[in-house]
Amino acid sequence: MDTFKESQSTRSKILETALRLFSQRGYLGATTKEIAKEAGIAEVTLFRHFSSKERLFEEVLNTYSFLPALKGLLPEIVKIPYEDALIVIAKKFLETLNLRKEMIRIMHSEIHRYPEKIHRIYHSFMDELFKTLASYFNVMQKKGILREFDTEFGARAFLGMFFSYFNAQEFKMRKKYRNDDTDRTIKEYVNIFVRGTLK
Amino acid sequence: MDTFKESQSTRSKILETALRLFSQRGYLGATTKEIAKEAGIAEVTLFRHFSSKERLFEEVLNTYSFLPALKGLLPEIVKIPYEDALIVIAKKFLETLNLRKEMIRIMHSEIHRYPEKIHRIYHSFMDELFKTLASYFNVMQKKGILREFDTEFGARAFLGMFFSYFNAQEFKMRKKYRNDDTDRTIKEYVNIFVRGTLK
DNA sequence: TATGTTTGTTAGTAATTACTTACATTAGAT
DNA sequence: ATCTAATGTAAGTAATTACTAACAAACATA
Repeated sequence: MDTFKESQSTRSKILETALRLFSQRGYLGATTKEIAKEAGIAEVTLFRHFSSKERLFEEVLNTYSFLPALKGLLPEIVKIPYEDALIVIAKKFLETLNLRKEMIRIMHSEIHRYPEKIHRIYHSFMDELFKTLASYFNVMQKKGILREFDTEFGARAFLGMFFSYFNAQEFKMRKKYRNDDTDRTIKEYVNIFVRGTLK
Repeated sequence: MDTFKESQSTRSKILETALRLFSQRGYLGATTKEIAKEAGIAEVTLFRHFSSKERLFEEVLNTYSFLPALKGLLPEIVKIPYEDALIVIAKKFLETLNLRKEMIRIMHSEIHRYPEKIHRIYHSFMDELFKTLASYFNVMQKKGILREFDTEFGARAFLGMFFSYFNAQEFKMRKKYRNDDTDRTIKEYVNIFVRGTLK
């Protein structure tokens, strides 16, 4: 059983390292030799766990595809004021994007290699978010707090603003997140959106 | 002189093809052999025009870096109603993104290879847009049409919504743009934003 | 102790790739 | 007609890469 555990940890060491290197150098730029070296194992061990580099890549995509991000938040946020709720949602969303930063980079840079698979991952992640947020808007509309508007488009608009902000940070940086800038951005974006959707 | 013209067209054929292939397969995935073949020239000719693949890549980035997109629009849009102006801006913005679609894909997928250069290109493009739009908002605030808000953040929020929409299309598709969906999106986003910023 | 599983080491192979050299061909300019 | 610059053809090189084969070491379990 310890044998199995050892094998599992070797496997996950490879997966973690591969995620990082695919994200940093792209699929072709990350060599199996380097992945193995960085993972602290022999190259041949990599091929014993994953029959090919392609398979390893697929497993990375499967392993680190997205978490549900907002669903669990719903029960709490219906109780707090609208503007505060949006701030919580924006923060949680940006946090999730940060947690899966490497995956997002891989998806951007390898969309041409695996269009259908990456599309599926993106879809399953974003659609859940859109629908969760839209259903929150629906609740708020029924309460008479929000005016009438297409909640699905509203959700896309709201999360879209922050997704762009996140991508811009990715472009601009390597200088790490300055939280004050993030907080300011959240405040301003939410403010506009709140006024845009209140009754 | 015809000789020179011929040479120019060879050079641009190479650049065009390289843009396309770098965008489709990434820097490492696009081989000089294939670029030459697709451009209808001999591989050695490519190396006579560009001393290395790296240099070719740099020239592609330089050649197709962004156009000024909104600046020319300003004089006209100050005359038309706010909501119509935003629709025009959104359309023009999406149109520009579409024109430079390949460049955007390259920037996404090769940000790790040329971080400073790509950052510069992104910056020079987006900053001009942000500032142009912000200055439009300033004008509208002085006219008393818009409420007080930080116009730079407003501009980022507005364009961010549509940049995300554009990226989502890129992820989702290969099925080409459905204009009705785009028009609908523009309408809904603009509507929220208008209410969010009016006095 | 004996055994089976996982890993490391070493060496190698076939394919690909960026890039070069040498020489021939084309065609416009003088 | 001749010269020159741009291009093509053919052949090749050195480096890298994904992946394999063979054998030995380590280690857990029975």
